[in-house]
Amino acid sequence: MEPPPPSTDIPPPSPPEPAPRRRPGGRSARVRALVHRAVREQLVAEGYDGLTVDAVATRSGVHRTTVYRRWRDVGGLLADVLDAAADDGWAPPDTGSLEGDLAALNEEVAAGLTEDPPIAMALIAASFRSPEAAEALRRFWDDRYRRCAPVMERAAARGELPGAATDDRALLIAATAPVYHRLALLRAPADPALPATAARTAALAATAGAFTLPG
Amino acid sequence: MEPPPPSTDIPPPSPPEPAPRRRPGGRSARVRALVHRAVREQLVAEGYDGLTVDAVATRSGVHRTTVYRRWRDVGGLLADVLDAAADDGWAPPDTGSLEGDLAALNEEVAAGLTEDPPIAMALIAASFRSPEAAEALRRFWDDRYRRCAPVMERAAARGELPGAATDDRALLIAATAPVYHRLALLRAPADPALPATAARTAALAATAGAFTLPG
DNA sequence: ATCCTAACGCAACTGTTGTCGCATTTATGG
DNA sequence: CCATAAATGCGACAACAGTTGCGTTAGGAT
Repeated sequence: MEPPPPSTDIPPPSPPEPAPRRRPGGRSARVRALVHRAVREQLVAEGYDGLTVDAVATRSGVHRTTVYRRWRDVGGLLADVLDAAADDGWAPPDTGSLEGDLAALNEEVAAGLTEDPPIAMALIAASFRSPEAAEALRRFWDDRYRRCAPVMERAAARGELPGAATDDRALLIAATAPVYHRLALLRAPADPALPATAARTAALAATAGAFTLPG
Repeated sequence: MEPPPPSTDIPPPSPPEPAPRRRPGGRSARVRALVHRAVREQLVAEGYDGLTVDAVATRSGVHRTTVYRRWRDVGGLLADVLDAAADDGWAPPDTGSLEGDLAALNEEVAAGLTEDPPIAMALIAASFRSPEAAEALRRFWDDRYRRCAPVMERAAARGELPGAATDDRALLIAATAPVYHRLALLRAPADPALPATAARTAALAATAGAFTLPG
Protein backbone atom coordinates (compact mmCIF):
# COMPACT_ATOMS: atom_id res chain seq x y z
CA MET A 1 0.00 0.00 0.00
CA GLU A 2 2.92 2.27 0.69
CA PRO A 3 5.28 3.56 -2.00
CA PRO A 4 8.89 2.40 -1.94
CA PRO A 5 10.82 4.45 0.59
CA PRO A 6 13.66 6.80 -0.26
CA SER A 7 16.81 4.77 0.29
CA THR A 8 18.87 7.16 2.39
CA ASP A 9 22.20 5.45 3.03
CA ILE A 10 23.85 2.44 4.67
CA PRO A 11 21.75 0.13 2.56
CA PRO A 12 22.69 -3.45 3.47
CA PRO A 13 22.28 -4.38 -0.12
CA SER A 14 20.25 -7.50 0.52
CA PRO A 15 16.91 -5.75 0.70
CA PRO A 16 17.25 -2.57 -1.33
CA GLU A 17 14.13 -1.40 0.47
CA PRO A 18 15.12 -0.01 3.91
CA ALA A 19 11.44 0.14 4.81
CA PRO A 20 11.04 3.66 6.13
CA ARG A 21 10.22 3.92 9.77
CA ARG A 22 6.49 4.17 10.16
CA ARG A 23 5.24 6.52 12.75
CA PRO A 24 1.86 5.26 13.86
CA GLY A 25 1.73 7.39 16.97
CA GLY A 26 0.01 10.61 17.91
CA ARG A 27 -1.21 12.49 14.92
CA SER A 28 -1.45 9.54 12.54
CA ALA A 29 -3.53 7.54 14.98
CA ARG A 30 -5.71 10.55 15.65
CA VAL A 31 -6.28 11.13 11.95
CA ARG A 32 -7.11 7.49 11.45
CA ALA A 33 -9.67 7.54 14.26
CA LEU A 34 -11.21 10.74 12.92
CA VAL A 35 -11.55 9.26 9.46
CA HIS A 36 -13.00 6.00 10.73
CA ARG A 37 -15.60 7.88 12.68
CA ALA A 38 -16.41 10.03 9.68
CA VAL A 39 -16.88 6.97 7.47
CA ARG A 40 -19.41 5.48 9.84
CA GLU A 41 -21.21 8.77 10.36
CA GLN A 42 -21.30 9.52 6.66
CA LEU A 43 -22.71 6.07 5.98
CA VAL A 44 -25.46 6.68 8.52
CA ALA A 45 -26.19 10.18 7.27
CA GLU A 46 -26.09 9.77 3.51
CA GLY A 47 -26.04 6.06 2.82
CA TYR A 48 -23.64 4.29 0.56
CA ASP A 49 -24.22 6.56 -2.42
CA GLY A 50 -23.13 9.51 -0.34
CA LEU A 51 -19.97 7.81 0.85
CA THR A 52 -17.32 9.60 -1.19
CA VAL A 53 -13.75 10.38 -0.29
CA ASP A 54 -14.47 14.09 -0.30
CA ALA A 55 -17.44 13.77 2.00
CA VAL A 56 -15.44 11.70 4.46
CA ALA A 57 -12.57 14.18 4.32
CA THR A 58 -14.83 17.15 4.94
CA ARG A 59 -16.69 15.45 7.77
CA SER A 60 -13.52 14.31 9.47
CA GLY A 61 -11.75 17.64 9.12
CA VAL A 62 -8.80 15.84 7.54
CA HIS A 63 -7.59 17.14 4.22
CA ARG A 64 -8.74 15.50 1.00
CA THR A 65 -5.22 14.79 -0.13
CA THR A 66 -4.38 12.97 3.08
CA VAL A 67 -7.34 10.67 2.75
CA TYR A 68 -6.52 9.94 -0.88
CA ARG A 69 -2.93 9.20 -0.01
CA ARG A 70 -3.58 6.91 2.93
CA TRP A 71 -6.72 5.11 1.77
CA ARG A 72 -6.76 5.60 -1.99
CA ASP A 73 -10.55 5.30 -2.44
CA VAL A 74 -13.84 4.41 -0.78
CA GLY A 75 -13.00 0.73 -0.92
CA GLY A 76 -9.79 1.33 0.99
CA LEU A 77 -11.67 3.31 3.61
CA LEU A 78 -14.26 0.61 4.14
CA ALA A 79 -11.59 -2.08 4.16
CA ASP A 80 -9.67 -0.31 6.90
CA VAL A 81 -12.78 0.32 8.96
CA LEU A 82 -13.74 -3.32 8.61
CA ASP A 83 -10.31 -4.55 9.62
CA ALA A 84 -10.34 -2.28 12.65
CA ALA A 85 -13.72 -3.65 13.68
CA ALA A 86 -12.85 -7.30 13.09
CA ASP A 87 -11.47 -7.72 16.57
CA ASP A 88 -14.85 -8.01 18.20
CA GLY A 89 -15.30 -11.15 20.21
CA TRP A 90 -17.85 -12.65 17.90
CA ALA A 91 -18.76 -16.27 18.51
CA PRO A 92 -21.25 -18.44 16.70
CA PRO A 93 -24.60 -19.14 18.35
CA ASP A 94 -25.07 -22.29 20.41
CA THR A 95 -28.65 -23.49 20.37
CA GLY A 96 -28.16 -27.18 21.04
CA SER A 97 -28.57 -28.49 17.50
CA LEU A 98 -26.84 -28.10 14.17
CA GLU A 99 -29.98 -26.89 12.45
CA GLY A 100 -30.66 -24.45 15.24
CA ASP A 101 -27.13 -23.06 15.11
CA LEU A 102 -27.29 -22.61 11.36
CA ALA A 103 -30.70 -20.97 11.58
CA ALA A 104 -29.46 -18.54 14.22
CA LEU A 105 -26.42 -17.85 12.06
CA ASN A 106 -28.68 -17.11 9.12
CA GLU A 107 -30.72 -14.75 11.22
CA GLU A 108 -27.55 -12.83 11.96
CA VAL A 109 -26.64 -12.77 8.28
CA ALA A 110 -30.08 -11.52 7.33
CA ALA A 111 -29.96 -8.89 10.04
CA GLY A 112 -26.54 -7.75 8.86
CA LEU A 113 -27.66 -7.46 5.27
CA THR A 114 -30.80 -5.49 6.11
CA GLU A 115 -29.44 -3.33 8.90
CA ASP A 116 -29.34 0.40 8.69
CA PRO A 117 -26.87 1.88 7.94
CA PRO A 118 -26.24 -0.77 5.34
CA ILE A 119 -22.60 -1.35 6.16
CA ALA A 120 -22.54 -4.90 4.89
CA MET A 121 -24.24 -4.02 1.63
CA ALA A 122 -21.92 -1.05 1.24
CA LEU A 123 -18.94 -3.30 1.63
CA ILE A 124 -20.24 -5.82 -0.87
CA ALA A 125 -20.91 -3.01 -3.33
CA ALA A 126 -17.45 -1.58 -2.74
CA SER A 127 -15.87 -4.97 -3.27
CA PHE A 128 -16.91 -4.77 -6.91
CA ARG A 129 -15.02 -1.53 -7.38
CA SER A 130 -12.01 -1.87 -5.15
CA PRO A 131 -9.67 -4.84 -4.85
CA GLU A 132 -8.82 -3.73 -1.33
CA ALA A 133 -12.43 -3.87 -0.25
CA ALA A 134 -12.79 -7.27 -1.89
CA GLU A 135 -9.76 -8.50 -0.02
CA ALA A 136 -11.00 -7.12 3.29
CA LEU A 137 -14.35 -8.74 2.78
CA ARG A 138 -12.68 -12.04 1.98
CA ARG A 139 -10.63 -11.75 5.17
CA PHE A 140 -13.75 -10.96 7.17
CA TRP A 141 -15.64 -13.95 5.88
CA ASP A 142 -12.64 -16.18 6.31
CA ASP A 143 -12.40 -15.15 9.92
CA ARG A 144 -16.08 -15.79 10.48
CA TYR A 145 -15.90 -19.23 8.87
CA ARG A 146 -12.97 -20.09 11.07
CA ARG A 147 -14.76 -19.02 14.20
CA CYS A 148 -17.70 -21.22 13.24
CA ALA A 149 -15.68 -24.39 13.68
CA PRO A 150 -17.24 -25.10 17.10
CA VAL A 151 -20.65 -25.41 15.44
CA MET A 152 -19.48 -28.41 13.46
CA GLU A 153 -17.50 -29.82 16.34
CA ARG A 154 -20.53 -29.76 18.59
CA ALA A 155 -22.66 -31.25 15.86
CA ALA A 156 -20.19 -34.07 15.35
CA ALA A 157 -20.10 -34.70 19.10
CA ARG A 158 -23.90 -34.95 19.11
CA GLY A 159 -23.77 -37.43 16.26
CA GLU A 160 -25.48 -35.07 13.80
CA LEU A 161 -22.71 -35.49 11.27
CA PRO A 162 -21.45 -38.66 9.62
CA GLY A 163 -18.27 -40.24 10.87
CA ALA A 164 -16.03 -38.96 8.11
CA ALA A 165 -14.64 -35.46 8.30
CA THR A 166 -16.98 -32.74 7.07
CA ASP A 167 -16.06 -29.83 4.82
CA ASP A 168 -16.98 -27.09 7.29
CA ARG A 169 -16.80 -24.27 4.83
CA ALA A 170 -18.90 -26.01 2.18
CA LEU A 171 -21.56 -26.67 4.78
CA LEU A 172 -21.53 -23.08 6.01
CA ILE A 173 -21.72 -21.74 2.49
CA ALA A 174 -24.58 -24.04 1.59
CA ALA A 175 -26.45 -22.89 4.67
CA THR A 176 -25.93 -19.16 4.29
CA ALA A 177 -25.69 -18.70 0.52
CA PRO A 178 -29.46 -18.61 -0.13
CA VAL A 179 -29.82 -15.74 2.32
CA TYR A 180 -27.03 -13.78 0.67
CA HIS A 181 -28.44 -14.58 -2.74
CA ARG A 182 -31.91 -13.27 -1.96
CA LEU A 183 -30.86 -10.15 -0.09
CA ALA A 184 -27.58 -9.14 -1.73
CA LEU A 185 -28.05 -10.26 -5.33
CA LEU A 186 -31.78 -10.53 -6.00
CA ARG A 187 -32.43 -7.71 -3.51
CA ALA A 188 -35.76 -9.27 -2.74
CA PRO A 189 -37.51 -8.32 0.50
CA ALA A 190 -36.45 -10.36 3.50
CA ASP A 191 -38.35 -13.62 3.84
CA PRO A 192 -38.73 -14.34 7.56
CA ALA A 193 -38.85 -18.08 6.91
CA LEU A 194 -35.77 -18.27 4.71
CA PRO A 195 -33.08 -18.45 7.42
CA ALA A 196 -34.77 -21.47 8.99
CA THR A 197 -35.49 -23.17 5.68
CA ALA A 198 -31.97 -22.76 4.40
CA ALA A 199 -30.60 -24.02 7.70
CA ARG A 200 -32.86 -27.06 7.62
CA THR A 201 -31.84 -27.84 4.05
CA ALA A 202 -28.14 -27.63 4.80
CA ALA A 203 -28.39 -29.57 8.04
CA LEU A 204 -30.34 -32.29 6.26
CA ALA A 205 -27.76 -32.57 3.52
CA ALA A 206 -24.92 -32.53 6.04
CA THR A 207 -26.43 -35.37 8.04
CA ALA A 208 -26.83 -37.30 4.81
CA GLY A 209 -23.13 -36.86 4.19
CA ALA A 210 -23.28 -34.36 1.35
CA PHE A 211 -20.26 -32.47 2.69
CA THR A 212 -17.98 -35.28 3.78
CA LEU A 213 -14.44 -34.80 2.62
CA PRO A 214 -12.89 -37.38 0.34
CA GLY A 215 -10.64 -39.81 2.12
CA MET B 1 -39.57 -0.28 -20.48
CA GLU B 2 -41.34 1.69 -23.21
CA PRO B 3 -43.71 4.46 -22.26
CA PRO B 4 -47.43 3.90 -22.73
CA PRO B 5 -48.49 3.65 -26.37
CA PRO B 6 -49.37 6.83 -28.20
CA SER B 7 -53.04 7.29 -27.62
CA THR B 8 -53.65 9.11 -30.86
CA ASP B 9 -57.11 10.42 -30.26
CA ILE B 10 -60.13 9.91 -28.05
CA PRO B 11 -58.07 11.20 -25.11
CA PRO B 12 -60.16 11.13 -21.97
CA PRO B 13 -58.71 14.40 -20.76
CA SER B 14 -57.76 12.98 -17.40
CA PRO B 15 -53.97 13.04 -17.94
CA PRO B 16 -52.89 16.47 -19.12
CA GLU B 17 -49.76 14.85 -20.57
CA PRO B 18 -50.52 13.87 -24.17
CA ALA B 19 -47.64 11.34 -24.13
CA PRO B 20 -45.65 12.34 -27.22
CA ARG B 21 -45.65 9.89 -30.06
CA ARG B 22 -42.53 7.77 -29.92
CA ARG B 23 -40.73 7.15 -33.14
CA PRO B 24 -38.74 3.97 -32.74
CA GLY B 25 -37.98 3.56 -36.42
CA GLY B 26 -35.03 4.29 -38.63
CA ARG B 27 -32.46 6.44 -36.97
CA SER B 28 -33.41 5.68 -33.38
CA ALA B 29 -33.21 1.95 -33.99
CA ARG B 30 -29.90 2.38 -35.76
CA VAL B 31 -28.48 4.41 -32.88
CA ARG B 32 -29.67 1.83 -30.41
CA ALA B 33 -28.01 -0.98 -32.33
CA LEU B 34 -24.77 1.00 -32.64
CA VAL B 35 -24.70 1.68 -28.92
CA HIS B 36 -25.48 -1.91 -27.99
CA ARG B 37 -22.65 -3.10 -30.16
CA ALA B 38 -20.32 -0.52 -28.65
CA VAL B 39 -21.19 -1.61 -25.11
CA ARG B 40 -20.30 -5.20 -25.86
CA GLU B 41 -17.12 -4.26 -27.70
CA GLN B 42 -16.02 -1.87 -24.99
CA LEU B 43 -16.60 -4.52 -22.36
CA VAL B 44 -14.43 -6.92 -24.31
CA ALA B 45 -11.74 -4.35 -24.96
CA GLU B 46 -11.42 -2.56 -21.63
CA GLY B 47 -13.34 -4.63 -19.11
CA TYR B 48 -15.92 -3.32 -16.73
CA ASP B 49 -13.76 -0.55 -15.32
CA GLY B 50 -13.37 0.86 -18.80
CA LEU B 51 -17.07 0.81 -19.47
CA THR B 52 -17.95 4.48 -19.23
CA VAL B 53 -20.65 6.42 -21.01
CA ASP B 54 -18.06 8.49 -22.82
CA ALA B 55 -16.16 5.46 -24.06
CA VAL B 56 -19.34 3.86 -25.37
CA ALA B 57 -20.37 7.09 -27.07
CA THR B 58 -17.00 7.52 -28.75
CA ARG B 59 -16.85 3.92 -29.87
CA SER B 60 -20.38 3.94 -31.23
CA GLY B 61 -19.98 7.25 -33.02
CA VAL B 62 -23.13 8.47 -31.28
CA HIS B 63 -22.89 11.73 -29.41
CA ARG B 64 -22.28 11.76 -25.66
CA THR B 65 -25.38 13.76 -24.98
CA THR B 66 -27.59 11.32 -26.82
CA VAL B 67 -26.32 8.40 -24.81
CA TYR B 68 -26.78 10.28 -21.55
CA ARG B 69 -30.30 11.26 -22.52
CA ARG B 70 -31.50 7.84 -23.63
CA TRP B 71 -29.68 5.59 -21.18
CA ARG B 72 -28.75 7.89 -18.30
CA ASP B 73 -25.70 5.90 -17.11
CA VAL B 74 -23.72 2.69 -17.43
CA GLY B 75 -26.38 0.79 -15.54
CA GLY B 76 -29.01 1.89 -18.00
CA LEU B 77 -26.83 0.80 -20.90
CA LEU B 78 -26.23 -2.65 -19.47
CA ALA B 79 -29.88 -3.01 -18.55
CA ASP B 80 -30.98 -2.25 -22.09
CA VAL B 81 -28.40 -4.61 -23.59
CA LEU B 82 -29.52 -7.33 -21.22
CA ASP B 83 -33.19 -6.82 -22.02
CA ALA B 84 -32.43 -6.95 -25.71
CA ALA B 85 -30.54 -10.19 -25.26
CA ALA B 86 -33.18 -11.80 -23.06
CA ASP B 87 -35.13 -13.03 -26.04
CA ASP B 88 -32.77 -15.89 -26.72
CA GLY B 89 -34.45 -19.25 -26.74
CA TRP B 90 -32.77 -20.44 -23.60
CA ALA B 91 -34.14 -23.65 -22.12
CA PRO B 92 -32.99 -25.54 -19.06
CA PRO B 93 -30.90 -28.67 -19.53
CA ASP B 94 -32.60 -32.05 -19.59
CA THR B 95 -30.31 -34.80 -18.34
CA GLY B 96 -32.84 -37.30 -17.11
CA SER B 97 -32.64 -36.59 -13.38
CA LEU B 98 -33.29 -33.68 -11.05
CA GLU B 99 -29.77 -33.73 -9.69
CA GLY B 100 -28.32 -33.91 -13.18
CA ASP B 101 -30.43 -31.02 -14.38
CA LEU B 102 -29.43 -28.88 -11.40
CA ALA B 103 -25.77 -29.77 -11.86
CA ALA B 104 -25.89 -28.85 -15.53
CA LEU B 105 -27.62 -25.61 -14.58
CA ASN B 106 -24.89 -24.85 -12.08
CA GLU B 107 -22.26 -25.50 -14.72
CA GLU B 108 -23.92 -22.86 -16.87
CA VAL B 109 -24.02 -20.45 -13.94
CA ALA B 110 -20.36 -21.01 -13.20
CA ALA B 111 -19.46 -20.59 -16.85
CA GLY B 112 -21.43 -17.35 -17.02
CA LEU B 113 -19.74 -15.94 -13.93
CA THR B 114 -16.24 -16.79 -15.09
CA GLU B 115 -16.60 -16.04 -18.79
CA ASP B 116 -14.56 -13.40 -20.48
CA PRO B 117 -15.62 -10.67 -21.04
CA PRO B 118 -17.19 -10.74 -17.61
CA ILE B 119 -20.61 -9.57 -18.67
CA ALA B 120 -22.45 -11.23 -15.82
CA MET B 121 -20.04 -9.89 -13.22
CA ALA B 122 -20.24 -6.46 -14.82
CA LEU B 123 -23.99 -6.54 -14.53
CA ILE B 124 -23.91 -7.60 -10.91
CA ALA B 125 -21.42 -4.84 -10.18
CA ALA B 126 -23.58 -2.31 -12.02
CA SER B 127 -26.65 -3.45 -10.10
CA PHE B 128 -25.08 -2.00 -6.96
CA ARG B 129 -24.76 1.42 -8.54
CA SER B 130 -27.79 1.70 -10.78
CA PRO B 131 -31.39 0.87 -9.89
CA GLU B 132 -32.09 0.24 -13.56
CA ALA B 133 -29.38 -2.38 -13.78
CA ALA B 134 -30.64 -3.97 -10.58
CA GLU B 135 -34.14 -4.08 -12.02
CA ALA B 136 -32.94 -5.55 -15.30
CA LEU B 137 -30.99 -8.21 -13.47
CA ARG B 138 -34.00 -9.07 -11.39
CA ARG B 139 -36.09 -9.39 -14.54
CA PHE B 140 -33.44 -11.59 -16.13
CA TRP B 141 -33.28 -13.96 -13.17
CA ASP B 142 -37.04 -13.98 -12.88
CA ASP B 143 -37.27 -15.03 -16.51
CA ARG B 144 -34.70 -17.74 -16.02
CA TYR B 145 -36.45 -19.11 -12.94
CA ARG B 146 -39.72 -19.21 -14.85
CA ARG B 147 -38.18 -21.08 -17.74
CA CYS B 148 -36.83 -23.66 -15.33
CA ALA B 149 -40.31 -24.87 -14.42
CA PRO B 150 -39.99 -27.95 -16.68
CA VAL B 151 -37.10 -29.17 -14.55
CA MET B 152 -39.36 -29.49 -11.55
CA GLU B 153 -42.26 -30.82 -13.58
CA ARG B 154 -40.12 -33.59 -15.00
CA ALA B 155 -38.71 -34.36 -11.56
CA ALA B 156 -42.21 -34.59 -10.12
CA ALA B 157 -43.25 -36.87 -12.99
CA ARG B 158 -40.29 -39.12 -12.22
CA GLY B 159 -41.27 -39.25 -8.57
CA GLU B 160 -38.17 -37.35 -7.43
CA LEU B 161 -40.25 -34.84 -5.54
CA PRO B 162 -42.74 -35.41 -2.74
CA GLY B 163 -46.43 -35.36 -3.52
CA ALA B 164 -47.09 -31.87 -2.22
CA ALA B 165 -46.32 -28.87 -4.40
CA THR B 166 -42.72 -27.73 -4.37
CA ASP B 167 -41.49 -24.15 -4.10
CA ASP B 168 -39.66 -24.12 -7.42
CA ARG B 169 -37.82 -20.89 -6.80
CA ALA B 170 -36.61 -21.86 -3.35
CA LEU B 171 -35.22 -25.08 -4.76
CA LEU B 172 -33.49 -23.30 -7.62
CA ILE B 173 -32.00 -20.71 -5.31
CA ALA B 174 -30.77 -23.36 -2.90
CA ALA B 175 -29.12 -25.19 -5.77
CA THR B 176 -27.44 -22.24 -7.44
CA ALA B 177 -26.75 -19.90 -4.52
CA PRO B 178 -23.52 -21.58 -3.40
CA VAL B 179 -22.05 -21.12 -6.86
CA TYR B 180 -22.99 -17.45 -6.94
CA HIS B 181 -21.69 -17.02 -3.42
CA ARG B 182 -18.28 -18.45 -4.16
CA LEU B 183 -17.74 -16.75 -7.49
CA ALA B 184 -19.59 -13.46 -7.20
CA LEU B 185 -19.21 -12.63 -3.51
CA LEU B 186 -16.19 -14.51 -2.18
CA ARG B 187 -14.50 -14.27 -5.59
CA ALA B 188 -12.78 -17.53 -4.90
CA PRO B 189 -11.37 -19.50 -7.81
CA ALA B 190 -13.85 -21.80 -9.50
CA ASP B 191 -14.17 -25.17 -7.80
CA PRO B 192 -14.87 -27.78 -10.50
CA ALA B 193 -16.72 -29.96 -8.02
CA LEU B 194 -18.97 -27.28 -6.58
CA PRO B 195 -21.72 -27.32 -9.22
CA ALA B 196 -22.28 -31.03 -8.74
CA THR B 197 -22.06 -30.86 -4.95
CA ALA B 198 -24.50 -28.00 -4.67
CA ALA B 199 -26.88 -29.77 -7.05
CA ARG B 200 -26.70 -32.98 -5.05
CA THR B 201 -27.36 -31.12 -1.82
CA ALA B 202 -30.38 -29.32 -3.19
CA ALA B 203 -31.81 -32.42 -4.86
CA LEU B 204 -31.41 -34.36 -1.67
CA ALA B 205 -33.20 -31.73 0.35
CA ALA B 206 -35.93 -31.43 -2.28
CA THR B 207 -36.58 -35.17 -2.25
CA ALA B 208 -36.78 -35.03 1.52
CA GLY B 209 -39.47 -32.38 1.21
CA ALA B 210 -37.49 -29.35 2.35
CA PHE B 211 -39.15 -27.12 -0.26
CA THR B 212 -42.74 -28.28 -0.12
CA LEU B 213 -45.17 -25.42 0.02
CA PRO B 214 -47.47 -25.11 3.01
CA GLY B 215 -50.99 -26.37 2.38
C1' DA C 1 -44.65 17.16 -51.55
C1' DT C 2 -45.17 19.38 -46.96
C1' DC C 3 -45.30 20.03 -42.09
C1' DC C 4 -44.43 18.87 -37.33
C1' DT C 5 -41.56 17.55 -33.90
C1' DA C 6 -38.97 13.61 -31.74
C1' DA C 7 -34.46 12.49 -31.76
C1' DC C 8 -30.02 13.79 -32.47
C1' DG C 9 -25.67 16.72 -32.78
C1' DC C 10 -23.03 20.34 -30.86
C1' DA C 11 -20.67 23.38 -27.70
C1' DA C 12 -20.29 25.38 -23.47
C1' DC C 13 -20.75 24.91 -18.78
C1' DT C 14 -20.66 23.06 -13.81
C1' DG C 15 -19.28 19.89 -10.40
C1' DT C 16 -16.69 15.91 -9.01
C1' DT C 17 -12.63 12.91 -8.86
C1' DG C 18 -8.02 12.16 -8.30
C1' DT C 19 -3.08 13.85 -8.71
C1' DC C 20 1.08 16.71 -8.00
C1' DG C 21 4.54 19.94 -6.08
C1' DC C 22 5.67 22.29 -2.26
C1' DA C 23 5.29 24.26 2.47
C1' DT C 24 4.35 23.05 7.26
C1' DT C 25 3.79 20.29 11.22
C1' DT C 26 5.22 16.79 14.43
C1' DA C 27 6.64 11.86 15.75
C1' DT C 28 10.70 9.73 16.80
C1' DG C 29 15.67 8.59 17.34
C1' DG C 30 19.75 10.46 19.11
C1' DC D 1 16.92 19.74 23.14
C1' DC D 2 17.99 18.96 18.20
C1' DA D 3 17.77 16.98 13.67
C1' DT D 4 15.52 14.09 10.40
C1' DA D 5 11.94 12.83 7.64
C1' DA D 6 7.13 10.83 7.86
C1' DA D 7 2.78 12.60 7.77
C1' DT D 8 -0.21 16.18 6.94
C1' DG D 9 -1.97 20.68 5.01
C1' DC D 10 -2.60 23.54 1.02
C1' DG D 11 -3.55 25.21 -3.57
C1' DA D 12 -3.49 24.41 -8.28
C1' DC D 13 -4.31 21.42 -11.80
C1' DA D 14 -5.99 17.85 -15.33
C1' DA D 15 -9.36 14.51 -16.36
C1' DC D 16 -13.82 13.01 -16.21
C1' DA D 17 -18.89 12.98 -15.44
C1' DG D 18 -23.08 14.88 -16.27
C1' DT D 19 -26.25 18.88 -17.61
C1' DT D 20 -28.29 22.58 -20.39
C1' DG D 21 -29.68 25.48 -24.25
C1' DC D 22 -30.12 25.64 -28.88
C1' DG D 23 -29.67 24.55 -33.65
C1' DT D 24 -30.14 20.61 -37.10
C1' DT D 25 -31.74 16.26 -39.00
C1' DA D 26 -34.98 13.09 -40.34
C1' DG D 27 -39.26 9.85 -39.03
C1' DG D 28 -43.86 9.72 -39.71
C1' DA D 29 -48.28 11.51 -40.60
C1' DT D 30 -51.16 14.33 -43.57
